[in-house]
Amino acid sequence: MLDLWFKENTYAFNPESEKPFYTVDTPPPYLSGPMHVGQVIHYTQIDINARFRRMQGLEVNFPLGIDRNGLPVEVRVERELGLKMHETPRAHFLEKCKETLDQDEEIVVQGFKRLGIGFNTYEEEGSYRTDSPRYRAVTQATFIEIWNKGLVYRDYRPNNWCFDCGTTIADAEVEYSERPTTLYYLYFNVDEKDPIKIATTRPELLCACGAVFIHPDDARYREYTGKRAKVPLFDLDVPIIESTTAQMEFGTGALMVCSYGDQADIMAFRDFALKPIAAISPDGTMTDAAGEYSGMRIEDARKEIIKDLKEKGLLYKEEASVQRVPLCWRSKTPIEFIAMEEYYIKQTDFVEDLLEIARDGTFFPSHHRQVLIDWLNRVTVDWPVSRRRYYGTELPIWYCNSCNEPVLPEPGEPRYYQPWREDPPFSKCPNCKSDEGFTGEVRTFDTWMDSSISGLYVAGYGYNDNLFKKLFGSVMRPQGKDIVRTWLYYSLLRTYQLLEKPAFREMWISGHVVDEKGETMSKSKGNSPPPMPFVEKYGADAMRFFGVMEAGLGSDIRFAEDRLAGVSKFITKLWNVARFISMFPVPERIDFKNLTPVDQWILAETNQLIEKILPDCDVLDFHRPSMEIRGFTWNLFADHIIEMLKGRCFNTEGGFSREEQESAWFAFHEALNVLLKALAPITPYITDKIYRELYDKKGIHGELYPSVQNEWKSKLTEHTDMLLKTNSGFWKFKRENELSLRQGLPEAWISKDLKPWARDLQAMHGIEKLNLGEPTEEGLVKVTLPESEDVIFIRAPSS
RNA sequence: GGGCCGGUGGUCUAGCCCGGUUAUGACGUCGCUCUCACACAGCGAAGGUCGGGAGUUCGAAUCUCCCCCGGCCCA
Repeated sequence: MLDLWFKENTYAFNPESEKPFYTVDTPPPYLSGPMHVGQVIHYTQIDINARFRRMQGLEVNFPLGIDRNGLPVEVRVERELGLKMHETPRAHFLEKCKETLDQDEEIVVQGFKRLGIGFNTYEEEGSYRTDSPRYRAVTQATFIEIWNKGLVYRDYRPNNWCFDCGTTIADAEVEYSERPTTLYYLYFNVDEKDPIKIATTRPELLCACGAVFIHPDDARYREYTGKRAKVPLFDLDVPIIESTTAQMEFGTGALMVCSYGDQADIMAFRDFALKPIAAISPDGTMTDAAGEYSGMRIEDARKEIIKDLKEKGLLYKEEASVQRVPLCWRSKTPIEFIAMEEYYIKQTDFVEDLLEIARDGTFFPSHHRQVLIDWLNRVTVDWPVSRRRYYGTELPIWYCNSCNEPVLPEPGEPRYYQPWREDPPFSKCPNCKSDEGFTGEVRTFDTWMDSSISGLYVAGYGYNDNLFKKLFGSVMRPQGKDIVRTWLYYSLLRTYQLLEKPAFREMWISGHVVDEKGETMSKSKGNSPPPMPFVEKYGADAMRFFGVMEAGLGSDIRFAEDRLAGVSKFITKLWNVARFISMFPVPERIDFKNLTPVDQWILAETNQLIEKILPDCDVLDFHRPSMEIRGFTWNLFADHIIEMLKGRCFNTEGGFSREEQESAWFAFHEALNVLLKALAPITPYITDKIYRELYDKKGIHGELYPSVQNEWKSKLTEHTDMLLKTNSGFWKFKRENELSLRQGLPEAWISKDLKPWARDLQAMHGIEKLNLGEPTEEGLVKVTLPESEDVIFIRAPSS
């Protein structure tokens, strides 16, 4: 099937099309081994969106993209090949990264194909990789653009530093986790007073202590205000300052403020203009400021310091406590604040404008808008974008050997620069006019610098201006809610900085896939089974249907195999329904008004189904639509309609006219046609297979989605409920009287409302004499219909 | 501590925004049944008073307030 689709170029994007454009900015999956269940479902959902929009008549641009930049591959190469990145020749290390990525990519792309993801193409041309020279060139070009707009600067300030990755990371990349710790109670000596008691979880930072804070309302320490305290072991003399940031209830109510201890400490140093002392160096050891402890690893220094404090009687109490530890979101190791010189992109200046975009933008579901607004309201510092890593896009910067000023290439046609191994495209320093050569920058960008322009890139930004003019403004962003503060936020920021416009026409934010118990799936918890075996067992269509049926858009999906199995039963059911209908020829087109009333009713019911599901489809939430279609197909169409029309379709006893028979055939095929198209985005395989065999060998995926047919109306739909109940009544009667369902009945009385169905019902239940209303004679059994007070009357066969 | 989302039969889900007779559907369970597409089926049955409490109302799962629980994000 899939081969056929791509042989026929079913999903090819035509930039010359007259149709309105619709560009899907799919999350380029980051390669880190095979996909997990969450990714599988995520991508099938996005594919459903793309397919639906395509069937709405839009020219859909849905390119395959793969994200290959960043830390994880470096970490893996280091671990798997036993290489140390900073000790390995750069070119060699990059080569190894590429090899690893190529292997992973093959697996992921195979997975996409198996799932039926209808990208434009799976060929190189028309797809992209974030580490390709062209992609990186565009990243660099956008950086040069905003550099020239004055939005980039260098600064030396404390940042989140990950020892494991050996680089600075942004706030958005920091996670927090609770962990038990010990709260140490120390004495700080104070002249002419009793020592002040301080509680701290970070005694190793004593050497960086800059002040002691007490709360202004705290009566215990009132007399200490303005005095100075002696830091134990290090003999530093620090001021005692009143600050409302001190929590009176925590510890002793007095705390020490250390350089770069945490966010609050950094603010405190800035607010009170204290002189920072760096206690920890970028390699994870203590600096010279730590005196005799310098050179020790943080953990060792802490132990030593505690030991020494105890010996000197300066530590008088230890208490178990819980601490929130900031972790690097990639390596999951604790981070520290370390001052380094890095490049920053201004972002605080843009918060107001982005809030406006957030408020005015279209979100599916709309309440997820709040996630973005919350994040925007909390952006307080600029974005550090330089990383001391290898596998990423290089900062396109050289430094003049004479004046040491940074120099960037001229903007223009994007070109991929590798300053660490290339000469610059200029020879004279624009600042000092010297020509003593240049030294290339060695750092790379934060990977969000790359991924935040994916929406621009897929629209042609930087390399195809004509295309970009057509496509920009049509871009739809589908993504998970977990990366709103990173991918979505940075994308909006960067696009706004470059173009002063909103990046996206629609933002579609989905929930997580969690396990049966509602916990996030992860390999480490052992609750994340590989998904492809499920796909093999139940089929890609079942997996896709499951992904939309299990929960409404934006809610978490609980993955459970038995539910998936249930979905696969529906696929089988659909198959069997089609198989049955395929027994009858597709008649010539019959006008709606020439169909029998019952057949008009069938199409009217089908029409109502479409009317019901379209509003949800249009906001790309297929939860209810999938349930409705399933319910209709199974509980109405298969159970009642097919059963009822069997008699007329086969017409073995010749009780119906040729016209009536063909009317039934036509209604069946017409309804099935609608159902198949309604399901096509969700279950592309089975619907296309059936459609090709029965209706059109060109396939279903180029067709338009069913729309409401105004002429498909019938007032008989008012009586649908009565009809179903009447059928139940007959079935119940036969069952209770141990009659076979094929057993005929001599006589029955049903509601007058069902007059139009009379002859089909007669055939369906084998009734010789069917009357309407109340019986006039004795001897009939009264059958009460389920969940109602309505009754039907049946005369039992004499047998 | 703040924000968001959620708490409906054994499990999961609809309904709640725009309050009104017996609360939707699925999975599971239990009976019965080969009825010319389907036993990956059909028919039928049992099972919930909607997290707890108070209030508004003739009437609340649906509105208001408080509380409890879970998840995610953030301080």
